[in-house]
Amino acid sequence: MSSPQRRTTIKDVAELAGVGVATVSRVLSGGSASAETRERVLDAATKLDYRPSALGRNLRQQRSGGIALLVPDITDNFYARLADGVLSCARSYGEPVTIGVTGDDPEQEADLVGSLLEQSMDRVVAVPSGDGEMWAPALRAGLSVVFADRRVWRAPGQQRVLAEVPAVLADDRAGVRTAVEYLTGLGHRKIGFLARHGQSHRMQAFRDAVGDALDEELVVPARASRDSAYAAAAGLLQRRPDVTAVLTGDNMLGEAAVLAARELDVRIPRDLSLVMFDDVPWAELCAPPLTVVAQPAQDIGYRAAELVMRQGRRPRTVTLPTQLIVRGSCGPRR
Amino acid sequence: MSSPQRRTTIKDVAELAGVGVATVSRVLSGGSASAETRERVLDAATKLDYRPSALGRNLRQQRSGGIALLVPDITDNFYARLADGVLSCARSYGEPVTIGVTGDDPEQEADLVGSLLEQSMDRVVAVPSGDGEMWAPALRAGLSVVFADRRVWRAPGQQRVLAEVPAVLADDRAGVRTAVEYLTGLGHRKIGFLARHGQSHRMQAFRDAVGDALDEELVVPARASRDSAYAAAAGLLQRRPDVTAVLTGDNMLGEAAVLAARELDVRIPRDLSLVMFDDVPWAELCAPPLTVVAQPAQDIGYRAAELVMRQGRRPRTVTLPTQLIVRGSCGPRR
DNA sequence: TTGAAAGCGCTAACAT
DNA sequence: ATGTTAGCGCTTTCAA
Repeated sequence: MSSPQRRTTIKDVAELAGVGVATVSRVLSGGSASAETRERVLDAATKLDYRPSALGRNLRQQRSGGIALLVPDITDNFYARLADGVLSCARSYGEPVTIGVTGDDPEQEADLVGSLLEQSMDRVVAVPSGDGEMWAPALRAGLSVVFADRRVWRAPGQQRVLAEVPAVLADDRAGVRTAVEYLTGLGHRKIGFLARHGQSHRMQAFRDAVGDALDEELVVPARASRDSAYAAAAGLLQRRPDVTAVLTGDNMLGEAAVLAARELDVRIPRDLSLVMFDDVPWAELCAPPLTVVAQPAQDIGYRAAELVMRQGRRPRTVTLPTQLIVRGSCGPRR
Repeated sequence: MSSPQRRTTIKDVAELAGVGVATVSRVLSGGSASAETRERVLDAATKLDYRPSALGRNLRQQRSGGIALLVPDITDNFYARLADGVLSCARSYGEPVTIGVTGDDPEQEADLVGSLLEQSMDRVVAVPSGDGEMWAPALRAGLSVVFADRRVWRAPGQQRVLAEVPAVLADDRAGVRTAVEYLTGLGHRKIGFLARHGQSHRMQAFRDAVGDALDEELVVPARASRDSAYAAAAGLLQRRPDVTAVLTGDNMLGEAAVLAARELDVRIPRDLSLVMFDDVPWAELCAPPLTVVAQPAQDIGYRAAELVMRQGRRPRTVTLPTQLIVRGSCGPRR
């Protein structure tokens, strides 16, 4: 087994080209140089198969390149698509992406942000779980953050600094309203809503959409886990057999609703109409195929990454449209 | 807007503690120091909220910490779970994880590896797409690699160096055999197999399991995309209406098979029995619920990450068991 | 246009 | 046990 050979450095290139290291650096980063020098340097670099060390550059510039991405759960298809969008944008900039999963837990999120700081990463796309208490210091430490999918809860003292954070969001409000209107149009009056704690914005949109008819008991929150999703769904269905329609705030809650309904022998769409947020590939395979509010997950990620790269003057918040896709999981109230 | 304050460095800590920087470094990395000194340093570090800069350390040590992870497609639930396993192991070591998606394309994979080298990352968990031509040089460059889910195609000259690469795999061979035996037990004789180009090992296992009865036309390969999966499934079903059972090499091919069957009005399990590799959450929601060969995806990721961290003496290859989970997508031949 | 040199924050070799 | 110092590879003044 041969020992790994020493890395080629800028010094080697300078030597071979017969110029100073500064010149090599300039040429390679597109600075000015005479045509002849440029050619000599490029030649030498090619001949030695030189790849500049990110380590040296990073230390010098006091920042590591790359984008950090914080999501609650990478196995959730929605966040996976979002991540895919970030990756695809980052790739076009040639930037590596570091991923962290927060489990929707503010504490883990804080840890992760701490380690980003330790790495001197200064660009983050985050689906935030914590509140302003956590993000404000990070912002002050020079981190440039773009929120995706949701923004942070309003924290009393921090509004100003948090308002500065750009965000790329799906149009929750319109999505929820459309879904609720669709269901009421079918005659449904008792509509349940299953959502995560982190989806407070959707909950509020739901309350607003339902208006006077609101029954607070039908808005049920769940924690981030699959188990908690199932518990919430089964709980609602058992406690309130009078609900005739359910809207879920994400796909795992939708999955839970289907499972719980099956378990309790509640037939979809005969006994219960179901609309799920997020159009995952399996929605179509389900029996019956699920009616969904589609969100442009990959686009959200892409745009967020773009924003965090551009850093310059930019729009405060980007809202991307959702779309109701009617399949077979809803029927008239009976 | 206040300008981001200068980072606290080891020098600041040394000064406040009244010791040299080396002492600070030693104390913080668990070296020897008198109890009193240790306390003074720790105090100072706490007071200043000092976090050592990974940049400095990395440059000094000529390697950035962290684990790189290369997967074909992060939106595929299998790889997402695998990634989750890697992330979870990495977290226990406090190491960041950099993800790249290869799209199962050797060229993109080579690019990605190049950029890892540029970052001086030296630990990679990879689901390889390219062949030995690509990995051998990386290995020689000092990268320590662990393959997950599959290993690299045998490349003529490279066998020795590639044989050194540890791998964590699901027991494909047993999984395929069990599935095939289950289907033949139900009376099926014409069994189709849908697999990716990258899943050649499973194809071979399938050929071996079927034995004499093998009809090469029933083994159909697909490229990495969803479209290609669908085309392969629909193609097989149309070309060979005599197949009574299909095994798919991954979940996207399973999805494609369900969709294609529905489109062609082939009923599952009445007209066609289906077994899918990989137990994704939606397999149970499908109508009928899908019989699957479950793989410990998250475990594969976790173990691979562990191997790449431990670097020491290690087993060559870890094979993890699969499990046939019988649900409702298979029936007797009719 | 080009080169020399400083210095980013850290660790390890060496000296005390 | 602790301090001093060199140096990792790069970019960026500054001077020529």
